[in-house]
Amino acid sequence: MAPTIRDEIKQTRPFRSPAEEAMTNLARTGRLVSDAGDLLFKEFGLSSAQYNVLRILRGAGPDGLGRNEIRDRLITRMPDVTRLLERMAEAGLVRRERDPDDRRCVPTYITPKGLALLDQIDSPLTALQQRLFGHLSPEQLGMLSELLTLVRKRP
Amino acid sequence: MAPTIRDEIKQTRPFRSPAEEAMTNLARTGRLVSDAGDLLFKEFGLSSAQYNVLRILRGAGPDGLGRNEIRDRLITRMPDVTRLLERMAEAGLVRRERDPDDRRCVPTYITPKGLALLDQIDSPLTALQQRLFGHLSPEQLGMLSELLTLVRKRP
DNA sequence: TGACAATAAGTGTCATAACACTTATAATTC
DNA sequence: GAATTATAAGTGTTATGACACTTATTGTCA
Repeated sequence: MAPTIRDEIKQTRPFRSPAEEAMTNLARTGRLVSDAGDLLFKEFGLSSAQYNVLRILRGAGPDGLGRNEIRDRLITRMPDVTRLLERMAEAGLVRRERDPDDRRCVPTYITPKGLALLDQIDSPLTALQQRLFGHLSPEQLGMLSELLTLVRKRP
Repeated sequence: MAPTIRDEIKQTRPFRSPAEEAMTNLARTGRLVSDAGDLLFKEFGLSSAQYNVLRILRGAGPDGLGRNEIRDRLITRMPDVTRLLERMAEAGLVRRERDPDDRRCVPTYITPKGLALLDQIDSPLTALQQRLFGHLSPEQLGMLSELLTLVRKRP
């Protein structure tokens, strides 16, 4: 095995490829930012998954959305949306009712309380975004968003 | 409340600031990439936190590292490192022993088995990085890494 | 039309992450 | 040198996420 030479290379050149460096940076920065978000959402009694559900449902409008649709739109893969929605329904943030026409479906709707909570989060979230990204210029932020979008648009 | 006009603006202009756009993109892309990593590590019986611990310990060399040191170097904030290390010790990937000179300390070392596992993961991880980032040029990846690093270097 | 496939949602179970709290040991200071 | 503070690690409990499996309802087609 004797990996001494390889290890020396690793120490002076910590990344073996631009892709490795990008992946590591993305993991680190992504966690930093999402941890900050988690802390903020927690002040309002939400997990970040719950916050995203609220945003998704607000965007969906009065028709609501089914469980699988919500799951697919969530940022993170999340197998247990049913109970997530149940907890949110208990908290009064969403409402679920079985569709009488297609009794398989149980669309979920955001409630006025859920909308109000989103409104309440709005301003501190903007402040957090300024705190996290305010030292970058709009051009830099635009470039960052472009590159991140490009990463997701893999052929 | 009547947020109709504001909502219309939101629909046509989904992001209210470059910072909001960057944060959302970072969250989405970060999750995409770390989910892919999670799936890979799971094939080897590891969580991504465990993989990072192994990397940290390999980098630390023969002196090992204490629990708090490991916790601070981890990508994600992680309050429960003790039991994480316990599980890894049970799996034979690390070894812990209380320092006789300072009996508060229980430095943790990577074992040959842990090193071998890291080696085994190496090649599929490189392949994954190519799959995730191969469609970007080295210049684009370099720029992405720079910007992500800059985000973390907030004053 | 009756069997079978497809779709939507839900459940049981387990391991783990989160959080607050506690113990053990060493260093400091009066 | 006794009391106090600091440091390192560990523990108890709870809620949640992960995974595989199941149920309920509708659509399809032989």
